[in-house]
Amino acid sequence: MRIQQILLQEQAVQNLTVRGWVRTVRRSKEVVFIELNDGSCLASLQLVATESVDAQALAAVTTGACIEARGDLVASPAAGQRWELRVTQLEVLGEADSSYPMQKKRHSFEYLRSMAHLRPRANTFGAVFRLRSALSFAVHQFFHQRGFLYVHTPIITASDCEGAGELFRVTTLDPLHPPLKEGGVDWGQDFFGTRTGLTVSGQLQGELFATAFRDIYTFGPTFRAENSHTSRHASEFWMIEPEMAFADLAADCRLAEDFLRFLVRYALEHCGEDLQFFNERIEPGLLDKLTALADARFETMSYSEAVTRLKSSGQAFEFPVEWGLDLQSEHERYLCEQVIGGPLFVTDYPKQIKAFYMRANEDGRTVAAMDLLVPRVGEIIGGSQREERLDVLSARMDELGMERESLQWYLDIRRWGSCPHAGFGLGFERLLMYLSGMENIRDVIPFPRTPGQALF
RNA sequence: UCCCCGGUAGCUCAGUCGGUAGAGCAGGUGGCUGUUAACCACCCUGUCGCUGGUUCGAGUCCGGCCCGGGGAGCCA
Repeated sequence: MRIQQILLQEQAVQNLTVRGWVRTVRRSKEVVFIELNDGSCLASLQLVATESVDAQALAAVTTGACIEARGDLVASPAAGQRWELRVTQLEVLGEADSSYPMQKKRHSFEYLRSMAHLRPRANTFGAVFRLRSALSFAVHQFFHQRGFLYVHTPIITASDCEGAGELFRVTTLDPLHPPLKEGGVDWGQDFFGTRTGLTVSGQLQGELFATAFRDIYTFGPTFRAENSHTSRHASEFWMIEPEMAFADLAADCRLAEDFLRFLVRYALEHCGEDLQFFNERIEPGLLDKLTALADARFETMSYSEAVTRLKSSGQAFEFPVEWGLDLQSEHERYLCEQVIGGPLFVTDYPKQIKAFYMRANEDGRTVAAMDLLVPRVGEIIGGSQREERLDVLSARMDELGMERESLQWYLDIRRWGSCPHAGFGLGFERLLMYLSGMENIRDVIPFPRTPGQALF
């Protein structure tokens, strides 16, 4: 039986078998206490062993060891736990000597990061990865309930003009002697007959499916070869990208808001023990923050209004605030942390600082874009209404000097049966950071990939 | 890529004015009738990131390099 189930028992149970990993052992003269965890929940089960248990096996029970124990579950006579297992039979399945690097004490996240193969056995990471698993399920549940089609967009892509960062190259050419043509590499001889890389977004393909199934979403790995050294960027991360036909920017914002609220409520309902842990050890006040978020309505502010508010704030910023310039991190933080004190949609940005596919507004100088900013994490969602008018989109691509050839399929959607549509991208790890209070993206993804780091 | 901070025992860290390295935890041994960050006593632990320089003498000062973290940019 898993420990989570055992701890929920209403009455004593005879002859139970448990298996798991030893967190800590306390030995006194005649009694040995073992804290056993099997990852099913944060709490450990206390095993009590007396002289009747095989002394040799008992001696091999150390922090980190894997054991199987059989015994009776009885009410614990001491404070601290409701149940404990009186051990009658004990077998050590996998010993752990004193070189086991995780001790029964607090370790720095930095240290634990260097042993990503063992850190899932630590309390914090147990909680993080249970939350990650639960929230993955919740993502699918949310969209499934609303009739969204789940689409697997390609990992390998030939379109490198999505404007969303550097691509990792995918090639089978000999790096020392690539075929050359006109002074450069002849990508025509590569595996796919063209230059390819790992996807930086499934959005463009998502749009194609939205024009057949109305509402769709993707949820998969995304890759950016940016040389970013921050606590919020990883080279490989998971992104959720819904796309809705017949939706405008307002509908897009509503979906984002409903989605985030659903996920927060799901976490509060299903991950209570782990959130309680985060609240106590990681971010004091986390539960109040999430509870408030589950009920609050999100604020919306246009970019133009944001600029006005920033300029009249009297706040000294390092970077200038001027209409037409992109908002800096310090500005975004000020807006959602100081001005609003919660999640904030900023909408309708100047077209020159946003991607080519965003829908031009009537004013001729802004596009129907939105960013959702949250305290501490910053931008957690970025989305827009897409330009569905073939002539407008083509003109915009020409204006930016983009080649239409490689994106012909993207334009075809506008040529035949075009429709208004909108969508957004949500960084799954950033969501987890916000829900757990964890401050480094490397600590909410099982085996983080960052510049110079691809271990495990 | 740029800016800032750091690297000392297995871990977390202290190390003053340059004088040859230390505390807690972990580990080991013993003790303790039920512990739960167990407790008490004793014991063990070092390429002070690497490299060159200054100096009678460098963990400490200077140069270079490596690694890690934070921030900026880019963005999710």
